[in-house]
Amino acid sequence: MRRTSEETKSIILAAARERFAADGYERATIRSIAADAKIDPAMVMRYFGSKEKLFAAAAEFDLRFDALAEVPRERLGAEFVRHFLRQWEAGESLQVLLRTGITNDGAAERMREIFAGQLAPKIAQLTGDPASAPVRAAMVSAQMLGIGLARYILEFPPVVAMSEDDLVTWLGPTIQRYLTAD
Amino acid sequence: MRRTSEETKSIILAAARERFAADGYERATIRSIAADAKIDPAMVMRYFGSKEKLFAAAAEFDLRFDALAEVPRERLGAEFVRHFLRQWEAGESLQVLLRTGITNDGAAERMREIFAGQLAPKIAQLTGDPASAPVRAAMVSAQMLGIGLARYILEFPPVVAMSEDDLVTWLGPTIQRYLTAD
DNA sequence: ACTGTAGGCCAACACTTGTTGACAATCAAC
DNA sequence: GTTGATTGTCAACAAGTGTTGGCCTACAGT
Repeated sequence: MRRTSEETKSIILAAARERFAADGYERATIRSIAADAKIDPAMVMRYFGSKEKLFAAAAEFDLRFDALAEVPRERLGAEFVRHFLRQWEAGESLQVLLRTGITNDGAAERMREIFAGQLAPKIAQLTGDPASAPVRAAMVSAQMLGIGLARYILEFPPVVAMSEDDLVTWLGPTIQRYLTAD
Repeated sequence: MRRTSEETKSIILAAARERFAADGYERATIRSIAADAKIDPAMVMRYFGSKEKLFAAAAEFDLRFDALAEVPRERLGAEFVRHFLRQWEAGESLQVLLRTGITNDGAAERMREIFAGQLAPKIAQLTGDPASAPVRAAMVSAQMLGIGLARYILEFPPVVAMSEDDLVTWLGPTIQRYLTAD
């Protein structure tokens, strides 16, 4: 027994996240994940049961809006943009979701849950308007996912070249309007 | 000789576009495409050489900006939004690109070509500012791809529920700013 | 020292994938 | 009617997939 089972489990999870983020669901094979983790493919099955379940474990995600507390109304847009950009950079989780959500129905469902279940309530709270929150959340999601797509997946050169401040300048007013326009 | 080769070729192409749009590159198998077209898989190979080449043929795309001619400057945003939405609805081509561009490098490259090669020049022409056109094109692309993603791929309920007019109301000012802000 | 248990590896399975070659069917030209 | 080319079919291939079971190997408790 070299390691405890929890240790190897998290090693596998880390490798899985990287592969799913880089290759998408189908091209991220259990064998390649196991190779990255320097572990036998059979161990992946033992600990996670199936590829589908491994993916489910790797795609756990929290937008962490708790970190976004007190913001004056007129700076909401800029702060949201900055928060999302940090989320994109922080870990592979959002990239996992975007890469896989497009071919894997489970991931798409997860995505809907996250943006409807985490973003919409936060917007409702910040704006004090629960009725319009789902629509606003959807618009914000569309814009921020579009930027993530262009910057991290498709790698459009102009978007890749922008600094965080550039992006805030471009996107801030857009998000501000989606959040607060009547 | 039941059909001419050009006929079967276009039957295969149509089936391929549908499958690629619905399933993405990896899950759209040659066998499933052939089955849809009611044709032997070997014919697909004979006419297109390989799956990669079949995909290249299926992913030909033209944003058709020729249809967008004379627009007063202040209505540019709304007209662009409408044009893009029509492109999304018209055929599967944009959905093919988005579904596949995320796992297939060739498709991602194609996507960059299209938006840098077709959208940016049109913007340069309409705004008379070639220097900033690539950045504006990238921002417009990000927003419109994000909406396509949310509406047609991930199917966020609020975005699916919106009418074309609703979308123009939300997106028009955004695109207008990306096109004309200094 | 012996045993039970839990981590790890190997080999194989059943299946699907893209791709290929040989063979049959159909039509046009002479 | 025979030839030649073009369209279609069939079976098989080599490689790669998720998944399974059996067999080692190392430790903990007695």
